[in-house]
Amino acid sequence: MDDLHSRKTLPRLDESLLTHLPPFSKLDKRQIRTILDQATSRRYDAGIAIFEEGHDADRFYMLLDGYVRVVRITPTGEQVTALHIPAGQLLGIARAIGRDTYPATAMTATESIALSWPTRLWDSFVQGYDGFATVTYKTLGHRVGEMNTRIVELATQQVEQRVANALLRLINQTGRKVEGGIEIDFPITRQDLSELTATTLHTVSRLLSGWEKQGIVESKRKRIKVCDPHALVIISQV
Amino acid sequence: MDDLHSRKTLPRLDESLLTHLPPFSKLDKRQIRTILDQATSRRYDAGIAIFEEGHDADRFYMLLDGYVRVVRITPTGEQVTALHIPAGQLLGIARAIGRDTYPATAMTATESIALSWPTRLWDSFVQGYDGFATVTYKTLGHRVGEMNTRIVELATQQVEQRVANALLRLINQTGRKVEGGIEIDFPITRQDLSELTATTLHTVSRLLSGWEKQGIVESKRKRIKVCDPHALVIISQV
DNA sequence: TCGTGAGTTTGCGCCAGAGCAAATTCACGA
DNA sequence: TCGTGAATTTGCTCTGGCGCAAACTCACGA
Repeated sequence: MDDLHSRKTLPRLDESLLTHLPPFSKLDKRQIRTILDQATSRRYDAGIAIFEEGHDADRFYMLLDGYVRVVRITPTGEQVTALHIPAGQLLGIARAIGRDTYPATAMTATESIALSWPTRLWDSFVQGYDGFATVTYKTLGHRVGEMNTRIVELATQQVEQRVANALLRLINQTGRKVEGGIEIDFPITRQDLSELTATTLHTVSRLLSGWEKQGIVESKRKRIKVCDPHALVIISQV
Repeated sequence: MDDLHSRKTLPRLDESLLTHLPPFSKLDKRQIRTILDQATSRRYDAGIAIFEEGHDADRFYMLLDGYVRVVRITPTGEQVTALHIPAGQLLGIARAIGRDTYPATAMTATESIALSWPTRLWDSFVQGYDGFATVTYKTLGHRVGEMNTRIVELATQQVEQRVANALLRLINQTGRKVEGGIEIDFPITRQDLSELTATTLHTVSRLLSGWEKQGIVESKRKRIKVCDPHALVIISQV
């Protein structure tokens, strides 16, 4: 078992880990091999910070499994979730936008597994591997788009619409079809959802209760199943 | 006089236009010359869209003079200002983040002048000119940071704090020292400020009135002078 | 099996700030 | 110089959703 502070290079990472992931999918076997040999693999428990805001951006990551929230912590200690990152995406790529510290903290939402590389290799990845730059800048573009959307939502929408939107986004990103609906396939508390929508856990709880009575969602502890996504779409647009 | 739709290449753009601007400052005279010869120069009246959200990102821009707001327009027609861009910065660099349409609309806040180039030249700029990529990605990083900050502000601060912050940011970016304080050196309405802080013009007006009574600001139509920045800092932190 | 604490639900009161309405002031062009 | 419309100010009302408090419920470990 890994303990929290161990970080070990596994004897031999399987090449199939990367071959189907967009930033690497164009590369040949030898290149993948080199990349894997330089990588460090680590498992993270749920609720652990992979890296923290303000720290030296000394590594960049590829999330292989799990789910990560990118959060900022205000001077008064409140957490605000800026975005969610699913498995298969790059993470901590501060270097791509010319920063040498991480602009936010990355917390695991579930147990997760990530590869990482020292940031000094970044330039060689960008220059040496065909398609790598293109794909990472597309990722970046996608995230900028998401942040933009979040700003507009916060600026113009009511709490009810924001929560509905957040749920829709979550089931799109990580929904798992189960009987009777689509479930968010990692544990998520009312608190988490409130940090994602800039409201309080009380208000989220009230909204979910209301929706449950209308048959739109079903929820247990840390589990939310959306039964009627269309109804949420209606709500989210008012 | 240019009319709104003319876009003319001036006979000879002066090289000093670019030599002191970061993305170009490392280049030699010949390179600058080439870049200028490929550029189109245009003047924009205040309140004009330089490019619009969703349109083909067919050109990228360098703002030489003036001031631009990057805004998004919601389905219901409200405008939300995502960020402000001062003279000397690149604009419309969707291509840098792998997008082929503009993710937002750029509106002039004052009369402005910008150079622009066809997007198909982007890659050659990035690859051909030393330091260009680094600087533009730094710009991008800066903007991502600003957006992050804005998300946190919207999520956690009261209206009064947001307006105070917005004013502070504006005088930092474009403040002009005048007797008795620092003035924002372009015309800005209460409405503009409300779109920047996600509130209503009425609330902004009330806040400014209050601050004026306390001697913190002075304001005429479309003009705001901050007399006591420190007081605003206090307010912004509550 | 039974605590125990984390997560959730619900009620109640309150207030920041939006919405609406109207008066007022200023800048600019004729 | 005056008229006109845009920008601003201000008063009043109303409400979404926050803060506080308390009860409840489940999952897990001893």
